[in-house]
Amino acid sequence: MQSFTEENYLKTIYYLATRQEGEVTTNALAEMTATRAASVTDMLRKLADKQLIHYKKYQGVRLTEEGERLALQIIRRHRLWEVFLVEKLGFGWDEVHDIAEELEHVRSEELVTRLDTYLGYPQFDPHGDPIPTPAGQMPETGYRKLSEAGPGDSIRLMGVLEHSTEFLQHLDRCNLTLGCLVTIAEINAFDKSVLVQIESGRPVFVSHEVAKNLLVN
Amino acid sequence: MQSFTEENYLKTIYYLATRQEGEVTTNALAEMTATRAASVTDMLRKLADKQLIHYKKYQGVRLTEEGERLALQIIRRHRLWEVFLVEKLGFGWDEVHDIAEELEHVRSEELVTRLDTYLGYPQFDPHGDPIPTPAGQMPETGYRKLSEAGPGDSIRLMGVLEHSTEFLQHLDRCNLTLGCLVTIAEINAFDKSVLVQIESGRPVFVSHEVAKNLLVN
DNA sequence: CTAAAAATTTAGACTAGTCTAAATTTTTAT
DNA sequence: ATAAAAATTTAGACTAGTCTAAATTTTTAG
Ligand SMILES: [Mn+2]
Ligand SMILES: [Mn+2]
Ligand SMILES: [Mn+2]
Ligand SMILES: [Mn+2]
Repeated sequence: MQSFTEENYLKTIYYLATRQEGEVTTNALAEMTATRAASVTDMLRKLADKQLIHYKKYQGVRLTEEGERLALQIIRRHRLWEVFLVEKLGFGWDEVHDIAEELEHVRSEELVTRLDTYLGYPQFDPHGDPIPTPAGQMPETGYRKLSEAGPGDSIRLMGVLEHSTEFLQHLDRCNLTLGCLVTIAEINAFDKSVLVQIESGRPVFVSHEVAKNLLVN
Repeated sequence: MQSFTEENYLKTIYYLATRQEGEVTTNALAEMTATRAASVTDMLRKLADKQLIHYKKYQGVRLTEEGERLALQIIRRHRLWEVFLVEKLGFGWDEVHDIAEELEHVRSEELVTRLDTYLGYPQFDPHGDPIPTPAGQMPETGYRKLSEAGPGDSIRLMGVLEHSTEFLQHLDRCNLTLGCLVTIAEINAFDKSVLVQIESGRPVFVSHEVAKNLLVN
């Protein structure tokens, strides 16, 4: 049985491992968890003792199979709760992350199972992130970034890489909702900003910075 | 902002205060929270510092107005989540208490408000306990115990005083569900056990011990 | 290859919450 | 009214998780 803190470290290690090659570093973890490197080192020794990570001093860290299973379980709970908050309680997709951060730690297998059933076995959370299976597999999506699409491409907005309230509210103001079909009208040669034509809507300017955080198929 | 632990102490103090006259004692708290008296004393000093309880050494303890407000807020969350678990997720009334013990600590005003709306502003939880108002008032019910009813009385089962899984499952087996109408057929003079006639059902024997834990109107 | 910089770990300390054992206060029973 | 019993508090210690400052190891650059 893990503490909240241990669960958060596992989740963070998983997250960082998917974003870069090789081992996850102490400093990266310290930054993500808003603690100091010394605190991270202490926790890494504990997680290694529990066989949840592979850890050699100064060499960074990697989840064990069991560690990854637990991390995915926590991510599954987080994303299911986000679906609940948006679909059932009517929260905006920009409001649910912090609440899900708390709900994800409620420990009851039965609760997660019933919640999943109640929600109709959703495949994706409100931000387009895939929901890990009960068995602990993270579904592959094969999405690419909007910034990698070319002029004339007709694509569907499937997810976001950035989850901050500000970013999500910005998308709301641009009428860029998940699932909407857009066509790349033009890519500015100078700043790489993208002019997209939203299906049945007005054209919208998307900065390169924003385009890099939009996932499409 | 209170920790989980502080919230649990406040809730326990409230609970004990409603069950007996006068101040709540250190030992009673130690027993309820499954800790030792010394630990309780430490916490009482902390809660007193935060002005959540009135506390004089050796004299027991009483919630301040602010302390009671917080306690009722936590009880409100607990009971709303229990309603959710039973009504929406299909849990049995004997399975929800422990999960609600965790959910009650998720801190978000907005979440509670929306949950309340989503559930249709329920007045009672699955055990017949009244749900405190958003403003922090505990509704009066005026129920009495089944053990206090007389022969011939026609009454409705409105709540339970005992919340253990065993007790609730026992009631399930006797077909004693909340809201059901029963008539007292006979009270045994020797052991005070009660023979009740359930509306549209077979008569059921209820021991005095059980009758003392059933609330009726 | 080596010296400086960066990253990481160790040492020692602090808080919240808990414990046991000992001391103190209150209650109870002669 | 007092002595014993019960309740409560204090003293001192422990764990989880955190911190700062110092020491160590690894990486980078010349
Ligand atoms: Mn999230
Ligand atoms: Mn999400
Ligand atoms: Mn309960
Ligand atoms: Mn209840």
